[in-house]
Amino acid sequence: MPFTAYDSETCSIARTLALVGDRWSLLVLRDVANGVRRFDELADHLGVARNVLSERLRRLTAAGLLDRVPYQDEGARARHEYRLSGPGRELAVLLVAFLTWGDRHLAGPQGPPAVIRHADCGAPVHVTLRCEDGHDLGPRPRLRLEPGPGSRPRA
Amino acid sequence: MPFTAYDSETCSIARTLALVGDRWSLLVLRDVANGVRRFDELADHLGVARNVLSERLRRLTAAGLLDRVPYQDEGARARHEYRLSGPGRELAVLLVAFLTWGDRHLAGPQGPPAVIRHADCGAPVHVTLRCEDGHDLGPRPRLRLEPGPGSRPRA
DNA sequence: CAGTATCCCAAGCGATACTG
DNA sequence: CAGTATCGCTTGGGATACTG
Repeated sequence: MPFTAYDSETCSIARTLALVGDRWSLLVLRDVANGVRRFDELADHLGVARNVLSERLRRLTAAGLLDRVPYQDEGARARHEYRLSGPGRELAVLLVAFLTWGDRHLAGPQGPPAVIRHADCGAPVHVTLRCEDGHDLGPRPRLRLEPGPGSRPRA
Repeated sequence: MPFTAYDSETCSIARTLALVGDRWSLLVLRDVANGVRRFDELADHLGVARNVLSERLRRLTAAGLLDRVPYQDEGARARHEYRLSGPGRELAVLLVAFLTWGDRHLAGPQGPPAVIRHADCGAPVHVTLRCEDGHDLGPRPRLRLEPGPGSRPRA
């Protein structure tokens, strides 16, 4: 019998999904990670309604994924732009996982429209699973979910 | 200037998100990966409305993430259960990425309710980014998005 | 430029009842 | 047990107009 004694409140997958699992948040993060940092740029590039973008930026900032930092162009008023915080940058692996899977299974005949590279050396980047015993798990890993420290009985 | 000449139609992140980026799909896949394979089990464990579950199972099956396989308990009618297909299993890395991030940033004081282990050796599993030059990129990688083969100009 | 405010629509979801 | 059918609500989202 599988371990199912976790609920949708505490499961980390569910929680993360609740935070960034809507239609726009991850795309906002993708763009910010990619250097698109200002409100109008984001609105234009994503094609998202402005009120929605506004709400997302607020939520992601409140959740600590984005930092709202002031900047000043010469002669212009001070404004803000958005940057990934530390935790936000840690979501990169998630974005790469999405990208990789989509590249393999949903790309058009020409191949994917974008590739991701290591900024330091320029080589393409891959996401891999590896266990603490040093095994590489490959693309179709054999996994087991087990009770963790915060496990609690289900009603 | 960042590379922004990809659109929300072809971006693999956006496409994957369009497929599994709703409130339930990834949780369904999590449960199926974890051995919860039958309709009522899924409905009970997830707490999702039955019509919604029905629609999700159909979509995920149609998309080739789940296989609908017949089984037969002794003395009972033949029925179906759901299993991860090959492409579905490849989503594991995505689930682990969600889990890992949530464990680090959203878990309660007691720690996460579940941990994921290598089924073969029992060791905890981690997701890592690594480039083709062999560099380990760590949790906060420096990445660059660049045009890929299927890149096309934006309107 | 960087948002906020309003309005409206559509999709998504939950609850429930029903069927083979 | 494994779904389908129907209903009504709620939320998310798009369009647009407005403000500092």
